[in-house]
Amino acid sequence: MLKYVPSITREPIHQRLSCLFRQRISQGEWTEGRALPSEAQLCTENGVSRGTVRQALASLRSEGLIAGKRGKPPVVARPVPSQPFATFMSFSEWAHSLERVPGQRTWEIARRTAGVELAAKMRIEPGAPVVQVLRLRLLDGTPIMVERSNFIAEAGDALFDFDTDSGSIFGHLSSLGIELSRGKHVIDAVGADDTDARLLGVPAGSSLLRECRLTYRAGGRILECSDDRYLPRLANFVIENTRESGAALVRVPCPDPLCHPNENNQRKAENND
Amino acid sequence: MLKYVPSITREPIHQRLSCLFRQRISQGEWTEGRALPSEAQLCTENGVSRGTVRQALASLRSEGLIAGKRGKPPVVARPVPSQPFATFMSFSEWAHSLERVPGQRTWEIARRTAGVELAAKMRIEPGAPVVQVLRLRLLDGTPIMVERSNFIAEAGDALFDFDTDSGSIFGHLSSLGIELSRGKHVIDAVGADDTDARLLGVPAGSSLLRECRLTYRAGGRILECSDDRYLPRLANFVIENTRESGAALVRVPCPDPLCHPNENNQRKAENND
DNA sequence: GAACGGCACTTGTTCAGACAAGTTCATCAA
DNA sequence: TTGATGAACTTGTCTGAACAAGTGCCGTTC
Repeated sequence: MLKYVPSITREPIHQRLSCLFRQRISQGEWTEGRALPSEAQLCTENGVSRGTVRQALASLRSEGLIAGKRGKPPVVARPVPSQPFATFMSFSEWAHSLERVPGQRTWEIARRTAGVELAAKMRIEPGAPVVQVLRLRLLDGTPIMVERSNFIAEAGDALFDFDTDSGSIFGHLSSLGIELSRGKHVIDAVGADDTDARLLGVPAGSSLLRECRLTYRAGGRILECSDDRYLPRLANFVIENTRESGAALVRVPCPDPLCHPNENNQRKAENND
Repeated sequence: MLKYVPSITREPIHQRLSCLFRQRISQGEWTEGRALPSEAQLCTENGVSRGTVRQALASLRSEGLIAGKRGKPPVVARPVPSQPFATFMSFSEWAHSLERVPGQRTWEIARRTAGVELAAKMRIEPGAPVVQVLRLRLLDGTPIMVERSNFIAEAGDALFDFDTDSGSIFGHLSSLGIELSRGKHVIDAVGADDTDARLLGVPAGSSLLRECRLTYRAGGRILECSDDRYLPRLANFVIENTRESGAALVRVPCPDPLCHPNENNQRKAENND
């Protein structure tokens, strides 16, 4: 009867079970490539019916944690590379997760007004105030990326009280109660302009890997629009997909996918929560 | 009894059902935001038990196609950008899914021997035979990408009997019983070399968006290693992530992530199929 | 007209059983 | 030694039933 899982919670059994199984995998009790106990065994072990065990296993299966065929007990799958939210959104968090040292040199921080193009991307009025930050980012002291961020005024104002050379802007905003909820990233290539070239120490026109990012706060409003340009020899993006699990990365033809063609639909869907 | 789905196939009922439901959504019969018919209705309509209908719906739910709470019929969800396996792996499939016309001009197809670097990537012996294909890819007649593929001999040999200008290589291989199971994609930027420049009609040194791909067949052996270079104005890659669901895309520092650092573990896991 | 309660309906959870289909392994025969 | 056979095991599929829990609506009551 679910010996190891407290029954105080009102969570359904299959959820507690899948949580328990996930733990066993992450803690190495069930190791990669090894077969799981049979369904019958899990039933008696936890005092539940087979349907419930199967429901829990289905959850793990849909996450790609286990795999198997009929007739054989399922095995713990090769972990699919995936990056937690904070690590993917923040350069500093990313570096820390790699046990490497992030660095930054702020080149410019300025109040500006949004041009037509930027305003459309950020869904604000053209001419609305924004705060632009231009920073060079380093990994273990080596220049690796030029970051051009545009913050809405509310968040940007807080940056003038903050030493942008000292660390993560998102970390600072979080400490002020401004939380991120989701991001949209468009990856393409671009030639280095004069600024990129000077900061990164490469010839103008060199190929750079660009990530254009829209960062949303909780509630759906856009917090920041960024243009990050990486030296391609020093960083890139990796995705894996399988026949079972489609890619969460999408290859799209242009025009610019950061624009918002179906704004009405999105509004409607977001209000439906 | 599944009136609309041919019962000739040996697919299980719940799979045919979920396929049917997916169709109804993609064809607009069940539109975004609208409620689905109740489970009971779907049961009588298709002559199956509720468990089977729920199994089919669970499949859609895990794909994010529908969402709902207890007590209310599930509704068709806002489509999350995600790409099915075939669409992400194959240029031709991708173009078709966009209702655009794929095209290709084969520039070269040749038997070669694998150099040390390529052999390491493809996990074959240096000097082993491979078949190299150089193709220009077009979307609606416009050049958009240069594709350099290296196939293992077993698959590559089949390409000499195939008009590589006529369409999808993966489609051809599939018809020969060679099935893909997963892919690994590394995205970075690179300057156009003389060949890229000539085929794409841009100056040498222009920035191109590069996708290096490893394609695995069922069983875990590597089928193909490819270097695709896109014109960045015409195509790019998009990913969305939220606090709840981490990104399946990973930003990594170099060196080359296509190499196989933990080969022993992977070998073991793959042989277990 | 507004608030309330109850009914019908919905999905979520859990169980028990049956059969199909694939895997493993011991046994037996050639 | 080798190969075939079959039993025992596994997971996959499907059914039917029951109850819990949430939603929406209608009629009653204040």
